[in-house]
Amino acid sequence: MKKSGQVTIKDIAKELNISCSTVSRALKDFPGISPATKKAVIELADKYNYRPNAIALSLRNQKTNIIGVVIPETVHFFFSTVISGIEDAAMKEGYNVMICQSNENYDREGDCIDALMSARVDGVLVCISRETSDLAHLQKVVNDGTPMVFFDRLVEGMNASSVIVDDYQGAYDAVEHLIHQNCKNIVHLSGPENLIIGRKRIEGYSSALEDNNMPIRPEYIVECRNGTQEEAEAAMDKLIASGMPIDGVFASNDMAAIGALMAARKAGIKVPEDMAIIGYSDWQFSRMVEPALSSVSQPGYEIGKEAANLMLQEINQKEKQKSQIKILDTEVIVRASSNRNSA
Amino acid sequence: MKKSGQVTIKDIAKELNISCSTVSRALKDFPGISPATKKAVIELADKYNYRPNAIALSLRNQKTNIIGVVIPETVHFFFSTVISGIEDAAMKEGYNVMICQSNENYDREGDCIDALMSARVDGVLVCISRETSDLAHLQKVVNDGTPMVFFDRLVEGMNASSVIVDDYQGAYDAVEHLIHQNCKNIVHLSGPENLIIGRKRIEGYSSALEDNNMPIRPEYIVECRNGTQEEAEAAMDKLIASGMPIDGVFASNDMAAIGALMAARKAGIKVPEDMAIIGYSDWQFSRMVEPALSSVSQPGYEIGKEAANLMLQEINQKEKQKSQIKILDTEVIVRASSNRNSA
DNA sequence: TAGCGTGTTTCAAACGTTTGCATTTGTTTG
DNA sequence: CAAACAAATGCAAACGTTTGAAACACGCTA
Repeated sequence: MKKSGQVTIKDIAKELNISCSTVSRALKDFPGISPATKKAVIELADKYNYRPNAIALSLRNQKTNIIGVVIPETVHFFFSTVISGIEDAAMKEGYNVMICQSNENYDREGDCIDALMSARVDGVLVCISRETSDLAHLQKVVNDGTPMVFFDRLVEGMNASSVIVDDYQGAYDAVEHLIHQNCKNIVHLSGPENLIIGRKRIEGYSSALEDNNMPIRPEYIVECRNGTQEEAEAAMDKLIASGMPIDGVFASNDMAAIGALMAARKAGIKVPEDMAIIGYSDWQFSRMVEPALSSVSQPGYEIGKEAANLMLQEINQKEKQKSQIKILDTEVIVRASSNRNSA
Repeated sequence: MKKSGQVTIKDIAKELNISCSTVSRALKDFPGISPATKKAVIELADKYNYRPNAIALSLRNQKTNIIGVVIPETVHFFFSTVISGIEDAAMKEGYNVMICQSNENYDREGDCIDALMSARVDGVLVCISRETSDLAHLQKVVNDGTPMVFFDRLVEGMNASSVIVDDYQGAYDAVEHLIHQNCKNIVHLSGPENLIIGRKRIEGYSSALEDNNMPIRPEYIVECRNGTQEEAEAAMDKLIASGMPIDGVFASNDMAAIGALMAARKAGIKVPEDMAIIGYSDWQFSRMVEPALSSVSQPGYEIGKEAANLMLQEINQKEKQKSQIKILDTEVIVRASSNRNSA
C-alpha cells in the first residue's frame, strides 16, 4: 500500500511483480494477456481505486481533453447559462472545462489566455471583453494552431468561427414591437459601441424605424457603456427632464431597462401606458419586476452548446476548415412593460 | 520554425545547438550560464512566444496548480458569485480553477469527482448536491490525500474543513425581525431537510419563536424541496385556503419568497401590511420585485474566497492540520416586503 | 606536467502512460 | 530432439520539464 497519493500503474505492477506494459494492457483489455493476469490486475486496480493519470496521458497524447473558456464574468445570468451549455456539451464528449473570467478587462483577458495556453487546452472558447480591441493575444492562439471559437460577441478579421445571436434582428423585432404598440418617439439605450454587438443593435433599431417611415434622431440614441441600472437611470432622467416626448425605450440590456423603469416611476410616467419599455437578454429577474419587463431573449444555453460542439468538431478534424459564423435566433418576449393591448 | 503547436524547450535547444538543461536554466536565470547563452535563449523564447508546458511541469512536480470545484449549478446568482470569489483567490496565487456542475445530482457528482481526481487537481472545493447523503465518493478523495474543503453546505463526519454561513443565526435574525414587525403567525417555507443547512434554518426559526414566547406549530413548517417559485406558491395557496391566520413568512430562499408574494397577491393579501415576507440569499433580483423583497444576505464572494484560501493553505503545508469550520456572518436586509414601520 | 579550481555545459533520471518490437516461456510438430 | 510456433510478457522510447551529478575546457600554480 502507498503512503499517500493516488495509485499508479507502477504501483500495481510492483505489487503483482509484472511490468507496467502488462498492467496497462490488462486494464485496456488488450489481446494477448492471460485471463489470470487480467483478473488480478483489474481486481487490484479496483481495490486501490486506480484512476488513470490524466496528466501523464495528456503529455503522451499531446492532448489534454480540456477546453478553455474566457468569459467576461461568470456572475451574470446570461453568461452562467452559456457556461452551463458548454459544460454539458463538453462533459458529454469526455472533456473538462477550464474557466477564466476576464472581468471585462483587457489585461486580465491576456492573462487568462496565457494561463490556458500554458495548460495546453485543446481549444479556447472566448467572449471578448468590452475593453478589447487589439487582438494580438488572440492571434497568437490561432498561430499556435489551437482552435478558437468566439461566442456571443462577434470578432471579425480573424480565422476563427463564431456563435452569436442575430442582434440586428433582435433589435429590429424589439423596436418594431414598440412601433406596433403605437410608440412614436423611441429611445435606444445602447451598449458600448466598440462591440460589434452594440453596433448591430443600433442598426436594427435604425432599420426598424426607417422601414416604418419614422425619423432616426441621433439624440434618441444614448450610449450606456457599463450597462448598469444607475447609468441608464441617470441617462433617462436627463432625457425626461429635457422635455422630449419619449414614449418608448429599447434598452440594450435588462439592467438598463430597469433603470429606465425606475426613472419613469420617479417622474410619474406610467409604464406601459405613457412609456413602453423593452430590454435585452431576458434575465431571470426580468419577469419578476413590476411591471414585468419585456425583453429580447437570447438562447444562452444553446449558444454555449453550439460553441462547444463547433469547438469539438474543429478539434477532431486534422485539417482546418474554413471558419463559419453560426447565428442563433432571438425571441421577443412581451410582458407588461410594453404591452398596451391588454392595458 | 515548427510546423504547428507551441514551441518547447527542445525546439529552442535544437535551434541553438545546446542542451535542454541549459535552455531551462537560462530561462530561469540560474547561475552558471554565460551571459551570451542566456541572452540568445531568452531572445529566441520571446520570438517564438514560448510558454512552459504546464502538463509536463505537473507531471514532474506532482502538482497541477489546479483546484477543482464541484458545484450544484453555475447558473444561480449565489453560486456564480462564489465561483467568482474562488477564481480571484486562486488566480492571485497562480492557480487555475476547474469547475464541474453536479446539477444537484448524486451520480453526476460522482462523475465530477472522478474527472477532477483523474485530472490530479491539487484539491477540491465541493458544495454537495441536494441528493447526496452517501459520502463514499468524497471519502475516497481524502483517503488519497487530496485536500478537500466544503463550502456553503456543511458536511459532518469527515476530516475536511468547511466554510459556511451561520444559517442558524441568519434564520433566527430573520424570524426575530418578523416578530419585531408584530407578526404573530409565522410560516417557514423550509428547504430540503437532508441538508444540514435546511435543518439549521428550522432550528433558528424555532429558537426565535421560543425565545419570544411564541408557540412552534409544526403545521407552519412546510418543506419546499425544490425551492422553486411554483412549489412555494402552491404551498402558500394551500395554507391561505386553509384559513390559518398567517401574517408572516420566512422562506428559505428568495425564489420561494417570491412564490409567497405571488400567492399573497392572488389572494388579495397586502404585503407587508397583512403579511410580511422575508427570503434568504439576497439574490440580485430581490431588490427589484415589487414590493422589494427583504432577505438574509449571504456573502457569496467571501465564501468562495475563504474556501479557496483555506484550500491553498492546506495545499501548502505538508502536515495535515485539524480540519476547521469557518462561519461567515449573514445580514438581514430589510426592504419593503417586511417593513411595516414606514408603511 | 600534473594538479587544481572555476566557469560553463551536458548527461541522465524522474514524473505516468502507451505501444512497436523483442524476448521469454511452453507446446507442438517434423 | 531440434525446430517451429503461439502465447504471454518485458523492454525501451517518447511526451516536456527540472535538477543533482558528472564532464568539459580553460587558465593558473606548484
